[in-house]
Amino acid sequence: MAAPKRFPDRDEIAGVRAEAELLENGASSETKRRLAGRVMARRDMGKLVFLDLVDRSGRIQLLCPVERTGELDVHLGDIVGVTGSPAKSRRGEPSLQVDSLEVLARIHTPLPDTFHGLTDVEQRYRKRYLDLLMNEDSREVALIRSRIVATIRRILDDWGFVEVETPILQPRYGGAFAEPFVTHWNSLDADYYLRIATELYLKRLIVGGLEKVYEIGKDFRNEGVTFKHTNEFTMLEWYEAYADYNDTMARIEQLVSRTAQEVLGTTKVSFKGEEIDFAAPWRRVKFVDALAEQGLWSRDEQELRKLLEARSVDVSQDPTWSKLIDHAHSAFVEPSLVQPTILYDYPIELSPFARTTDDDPTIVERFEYFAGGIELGNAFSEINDSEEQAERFSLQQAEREAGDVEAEAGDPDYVEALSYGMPPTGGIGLGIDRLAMLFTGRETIRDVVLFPPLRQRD
RNA sequence: GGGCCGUUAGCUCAAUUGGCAGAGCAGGGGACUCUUAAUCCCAAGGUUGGAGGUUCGAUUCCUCCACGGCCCA
Repeated sequence: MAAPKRFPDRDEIAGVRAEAELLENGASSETKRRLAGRVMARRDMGKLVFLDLVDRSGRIQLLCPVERTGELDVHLGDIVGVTGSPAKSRRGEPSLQVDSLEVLARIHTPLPDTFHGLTDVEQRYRKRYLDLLMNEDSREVALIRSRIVATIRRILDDWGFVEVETPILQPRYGGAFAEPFVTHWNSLDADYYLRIATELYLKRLIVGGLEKVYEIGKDFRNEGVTFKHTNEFTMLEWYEAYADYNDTMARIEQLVSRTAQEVLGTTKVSFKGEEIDFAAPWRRVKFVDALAEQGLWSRDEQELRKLLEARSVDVSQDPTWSKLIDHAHSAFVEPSLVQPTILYDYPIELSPFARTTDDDPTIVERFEYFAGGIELGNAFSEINDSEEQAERFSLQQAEREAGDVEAEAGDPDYVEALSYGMPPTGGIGLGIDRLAMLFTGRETIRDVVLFPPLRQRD
């Protein structure tokens, strides 16, 4: 006989377990409950069979007297639906006293070791379904990540932002320093790029009068995988008309601390053995001061190169001053920023979309923010003058010609959009995967991505 | 891309100096009405990641390859 195609009127295990907790040892209640889930343990006593049933909400023991349920043709890993009454075993284990049990789906390949679980890192990533099944921690990480995204959406919606979707396949890429994945659109016979950022399309929407927009979606960067990088990752970007980077700093502090409070019930998290408190306000340090503290601030390329070499940094891959200062920052400043920290006011060369500060034309109104030694995101007072933007693109072109393949490629269509006038605007990006790492205490980004990139096995 | 480490049964792990490849769990068969890593009995389970080399003999030593991890770029 074919297995049932549905199991309606299902209760959650966690709720039934709570009901059973209230009973005396050996007692059972009159109410009928229906549970469904996977059988994760079987202890067979002959005329009485104990099963452990697991659903997304939790685990409960099933008491199955064979005289009532009939012979149990149930294997470890089968998916079953049961009807019965909340009960407590003589030893006090919250249980469901089962009246009837039906197998909803059979397991055909045995589960991994139910005691040791699945610990092999490669297997956990390749067969994430087994990891989720066997390791409660992995399930928890997936659920926290989902709640993070849902909470961020709710807060931004409350603030009056509009969620939008912009192209992933783009004829031209931009909005970040990165190399793109290239693909081909057959019917146009044209190469297209997978986006490296949503920035330039979102700001076109600010030109168009949408005022406050955000997008949560995947960006793609054609680079190696590290503990904090993966080739496709989830980014939040928002743009707010009539705001500058100070307004944006205040908002991001609120967004992250409120999200932590709502998802985790606290603003404090534990990461790499450190307690990190996301409660606002965060420490704020000028970018230049942070480098100067490390003795690594110089405007002279050769001098900076020597300073780095003196610390045995390999600078052979850094053809420009911009790459050197970025290297100095990521090697010596970033890892030291454990508590949430805003670095602000960046050199103009690193920031092709940020407006200059009022008192120094070589410094721009940009900030990045960090926690746990990891950059979480990047923000500017956005350039809204088309001519200024065009100049910045040519500055980036010079960086390209000096050998920096990741320098911004320029986008005349975007410059044209700005020429119609864009309100002053504050914009920001937030790496969702990295935030999920910090909130879950996972030290590698692959642990918060359900299906991380892996080479194919033959 | 470079360096180091790893890969043994479905899973978690052993295997002495190079000398018959093993255990627990899972899976198969059986016993048992309060177990919860249940217990007990029986049978089964392997191209030791792949290919080559050294050797009388290789899981073990060497080379190359694949995949993964950590660090560096």
